[in-house]
Amino acid sequence: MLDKKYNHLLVEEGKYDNWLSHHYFECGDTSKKPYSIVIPPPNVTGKLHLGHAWDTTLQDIIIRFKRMQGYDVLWVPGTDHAGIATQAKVDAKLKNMGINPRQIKREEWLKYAWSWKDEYHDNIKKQWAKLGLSLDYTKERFTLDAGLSETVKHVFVTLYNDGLIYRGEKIINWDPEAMTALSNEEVIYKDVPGAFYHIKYMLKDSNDYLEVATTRPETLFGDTAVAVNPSDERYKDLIGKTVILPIVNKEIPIIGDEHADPSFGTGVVKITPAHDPNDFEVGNRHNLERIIVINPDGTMNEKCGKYKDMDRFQCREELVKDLKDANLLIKIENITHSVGHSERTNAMIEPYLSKQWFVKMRPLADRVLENQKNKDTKVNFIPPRFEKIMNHWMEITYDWCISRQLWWGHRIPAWYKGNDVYVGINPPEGDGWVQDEDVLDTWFSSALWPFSTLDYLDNSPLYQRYYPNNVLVTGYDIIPFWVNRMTFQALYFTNSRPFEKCLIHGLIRDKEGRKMSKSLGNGIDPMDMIEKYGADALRFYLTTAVSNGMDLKFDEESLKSTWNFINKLWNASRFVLMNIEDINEEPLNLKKVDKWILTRYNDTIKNVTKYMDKFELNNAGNEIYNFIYNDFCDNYIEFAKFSLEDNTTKMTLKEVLMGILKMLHPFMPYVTDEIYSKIPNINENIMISNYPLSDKKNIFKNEEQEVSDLIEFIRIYRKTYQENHLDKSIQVKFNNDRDYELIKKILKIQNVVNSNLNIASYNVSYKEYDVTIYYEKEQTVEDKLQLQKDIESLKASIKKRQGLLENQNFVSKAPAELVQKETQKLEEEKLELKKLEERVN
RNA sequence: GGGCGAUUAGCUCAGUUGGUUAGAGUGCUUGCCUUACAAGCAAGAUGUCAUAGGUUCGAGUCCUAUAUCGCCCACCA
Repeated sequence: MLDKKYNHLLVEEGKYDNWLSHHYFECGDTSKKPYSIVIPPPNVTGKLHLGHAWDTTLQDIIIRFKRMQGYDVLWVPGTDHAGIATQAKVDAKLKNMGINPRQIKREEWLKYAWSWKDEYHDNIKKQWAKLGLSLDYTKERFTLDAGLSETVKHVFVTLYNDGLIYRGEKIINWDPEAMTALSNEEVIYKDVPGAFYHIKYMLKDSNDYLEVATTRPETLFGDTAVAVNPSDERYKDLIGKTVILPIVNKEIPIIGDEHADPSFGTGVVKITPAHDPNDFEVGNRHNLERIIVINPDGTMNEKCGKYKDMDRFQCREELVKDLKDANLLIKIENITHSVGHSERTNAMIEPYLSKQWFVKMRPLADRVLENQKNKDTKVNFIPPRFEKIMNHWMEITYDWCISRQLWWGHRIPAWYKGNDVYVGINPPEGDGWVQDEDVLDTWFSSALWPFSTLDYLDNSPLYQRYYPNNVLVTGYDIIPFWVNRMTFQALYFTNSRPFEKCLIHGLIRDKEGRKMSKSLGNGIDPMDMIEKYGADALRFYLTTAVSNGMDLKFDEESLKSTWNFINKLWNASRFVLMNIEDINEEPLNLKKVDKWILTRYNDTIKNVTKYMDKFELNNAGNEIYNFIYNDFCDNYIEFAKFSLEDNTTKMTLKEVLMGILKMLHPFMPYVTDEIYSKIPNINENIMISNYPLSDKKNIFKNEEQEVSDLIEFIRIYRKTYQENHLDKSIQVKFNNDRDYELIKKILKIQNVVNSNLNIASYNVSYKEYDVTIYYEKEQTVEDKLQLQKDIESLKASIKKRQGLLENQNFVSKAPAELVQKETQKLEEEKLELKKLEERVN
């Protein structure tokens, strides 16, 4: 027997280990149809947050649903080495230990990193278990695993041989703190206060000057020209002349280039090809020298004279002071401009000329765009609007910088000897070859995740059976980083989309709608919520709170009320279990209330399944919720209390409860397992039971209507009873020979009379149910007001409906069925009005 | 500058191919310890569906503008 109160701690304890020990999570039954999902691998940098809990619960619900539907499901767990993020954490830890991370050998550093990985990976696994995720751990992967690393190498080498990976010297995003290159996606632009420094660039042999406005005066050491627009009347005659670079006192040319916008600033641009992507292009067009003036750590280099070794910001300050002293500074104009920051370290990005490896994106992106036009092979986003994000990215994308100056990651399979470059899976023969020190962008390996995890290289049975994945679940913020890249890599290497569907959810925010972040201190640990309310409550809340693709404002009160719902389920189950101990498996003799609940139940199965198929888990969850509360608890159980000795009642209670538990199981695996296991004569575990199917034989539309009317009648009766402050002394007359037995019991009617009484009365009727309540009390003023109000609203409704039906357009154009329904409603309302008006007199 | 989303009850959110009294949770009011559950039950009140036009017999839903909030992308010498 169940305890009186639901206790999530007791219910959830030990269940996960039990599931594991029975190998329920493992795939491989080839008699069934396969269904696969790979988990978005969390970073091994820390704890899982609420967003992970949401994302993984969605997947677990789909997986459990499909498993119960009879699929051979595979949900691949795994973690991501998260190059720059993890390296930053490991470095910080080493610094804490008094070790300078750059002073130790790479091999030694990697030992620390791997032990970090082990520790955090264990944490993550514990959290997955707490959440109840049915992951197949026999297939677990890590992005730096040997197998995955081989795939990474294969992909790199293949793309290189196909001319889609190249090494080149370009302006890249440089993070001076992590001291590595970054891709465009890893740069976050923020509006920050800054200034336009207006500087005099003196014309050679003249007292005249060009006014150059720049936000980054410290880069002037790298200036190799100033540019004006060739069509700019103010300056076009100066093209070809020279100016003196301030402070440096070097001559540089004035060039004409379209890049200079006459309407922006002063119309004169200093050109620093090594420190600005646009200037780099200008430099290429005019064959300008590229002078790097900043060190990788953000300090000024030897090209900067006395400013050498100063930090770039300090240099700016000093330089501006000196320009002012030299009377070369015209003015400082304060502005707000957007400046790139490193996603990980938040350091201001330095556009930096550097030799890096790139993926040539155009051909790969075009293939995605082409494929998305084919409805049979495209990636189907849910909701569909997110496809636009991918397509837009594919249209504007440019070459992807994939080399990172880090230690934690896949080493680039390239070797150098003098000017020779060798790219291959294995090191080249012969002496003197030195491997590239750099590693690949984390997302390079993540992009292969849907197939690298399935042993793609070996064309393994796993790969053949479970690829492509059926669905990928992730947040919309990850589409550019990950979904897009998985898609082009999959198309190129597997000749297939990586997954048929891509279910997109939003971000979790706090109650005020702000992003959860460490700096705001508004983060919530899912483990704390599980401790307080249970994983089941957390899972149900997260997956039913909002519709797909929308952000979720986390509200602990709502989570608490989900706990209440589970407690309700618990108690309803308790009631059923108390009454079915002596159940007999005999043929059924269905009463009309049994037929009613079975009809509602089968409709619910149909609707829930429909929503589950569409991944509208919020609608599915709410559908079950409403069925449990409104139909099962509030009505059927109340009806059943009067026929508990009837074996058919027991059978119906049992069947419906089992179905409820099964439908809820994907959402709340623990409590449904607990209750299901207490049902007599059940030996299977709920997670491998069959998902309920809607059965036409159990749909009784007439009885459903009849009992629905009865329920409505009961409500109206209670309303009359309560609003008129009636008490048990009332006498009730049933005005026709319908079956009032159940009504009598439910409404606890004690005194029944057979003929009219000559005292005050109310008439209560709905459809064919019609009773008169006699009472010995005067109507109060409030009672009369209420009656008058009801009459007025009914009159308004009748008037509106009459108008509608008199409208010839409506009658002729609307479906006949609808017109008939309206006509019928009008008749009912008129009848009701008559009754109410009788009460007034 | 380009795009996306949101705007519905005090709050948090649903709302299907347009169908006529717009739903849920929570909160609020009133009455109940009715032996599954007071963490509960019963009944109730609360909406110009952001604004303005349009299409339609009929619009929360479709179209066109506008406003406010949020996000993404691009540019920013």
